[in-house]
Amino acid sequence: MATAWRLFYRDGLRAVGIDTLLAEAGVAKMTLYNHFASKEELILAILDKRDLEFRASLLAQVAAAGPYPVQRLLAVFDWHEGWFASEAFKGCVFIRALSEYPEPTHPIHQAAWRHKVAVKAALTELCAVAGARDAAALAETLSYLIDGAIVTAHATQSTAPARSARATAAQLLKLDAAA
Amino acid sequence: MATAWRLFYRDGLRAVGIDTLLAEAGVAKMTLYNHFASKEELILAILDKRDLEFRASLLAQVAAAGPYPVQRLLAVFDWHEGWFASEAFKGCVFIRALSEYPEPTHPIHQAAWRHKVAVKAALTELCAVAGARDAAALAETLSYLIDGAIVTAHATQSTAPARSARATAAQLLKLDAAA
DNA sequence: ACCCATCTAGACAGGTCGGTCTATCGCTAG
DNA sequence: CTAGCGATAGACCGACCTGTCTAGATGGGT
Repeated sequence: MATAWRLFYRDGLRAVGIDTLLAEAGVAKMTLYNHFASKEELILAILDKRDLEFRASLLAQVAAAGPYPVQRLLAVFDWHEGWFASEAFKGCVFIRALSEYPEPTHPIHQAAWRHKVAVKAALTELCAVAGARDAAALAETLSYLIDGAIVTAHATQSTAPARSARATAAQLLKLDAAA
Repeated sequence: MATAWRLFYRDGLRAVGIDTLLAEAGVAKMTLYNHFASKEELILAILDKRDLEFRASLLAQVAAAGPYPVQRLLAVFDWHEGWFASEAFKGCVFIRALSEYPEPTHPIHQAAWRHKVAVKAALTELCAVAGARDAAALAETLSYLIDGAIVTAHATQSTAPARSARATAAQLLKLDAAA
């Protein structure tokens, strides 16, 4: 449900109540509970949907960046810059889910982490194609840069962190290529 | 209040109710509300206290790292490795506060961000002493690495991200020194 | 025309939320 | 001794929480 995504993303997963959500969406309570057993399952479904859309959008921009592996990697940061610039940007819902459900065994925490792992896997692939000596380690570093930039962009409502992280990524790629 | 910190950090700021907290601490409700006007003010006080302790502990380890600026900077990452290894590690309460109160104008969001800014300022100082060409930019990058490593360490309950981020930081410092 | 699945609205339950209030207790300073 | 301050326990408030349930409206397929 688009409304659920909007409210959860805007206000937080725990902060939004079922009633609020249903009123905003104009949907009856039973309709919701016929589709999802609980609020938790709704959240899991929303996260899953968002994960797919997120990665599809990101990979589309990567694909549009041309054939050069380094440019494709840097396109990841350009994509984030565009995201940070979007009007309703409120950080990464997965980082926020990890924060709101801090217990690592919680299903929502784990689902959010699966997204981060999936993104990291895509980065690893890109790094490998770019000929990195240790693609997994480089992807790990790049994902730190990205997550840090997301948090900073959220708190400052600025797109600058994307360029900052991109510049560092470019340095690291060059350094790796030189070795 | 030590109990407040423990519960807030373990379960989340929104997840812990006042009643739960008071029962755990063995304190009467009126006592709490004589000291703090609201739960929000209690949270702000807790965050402020944690900010001071956090930075004091970090800077103590930096001071113990000896006189060489690069070693002092890398000590920041060693300090994080020790933190990640602590039994009750559940990520960074400030990142989590930014997530739980996603609206950038919210007092708690802003208080959490002030902590990140303060840490970044300390990093900038260390970078400047280390002779970085652009200390602010380098500190920005290092803080991305740190925040990303914290999120990953939280979700995976591992100390490895500290070493991973440290290695990247060492590369970047070397790169800067070579230029 | 009818059936049945699916929607709606809304009452209801039992519990928790943050916050206020009263009344009593214990300590300590004068 | 006593006055007063700060703590206590705990009732209480209205609002909200997730989740269940009933009862009626809607609409498409046969």
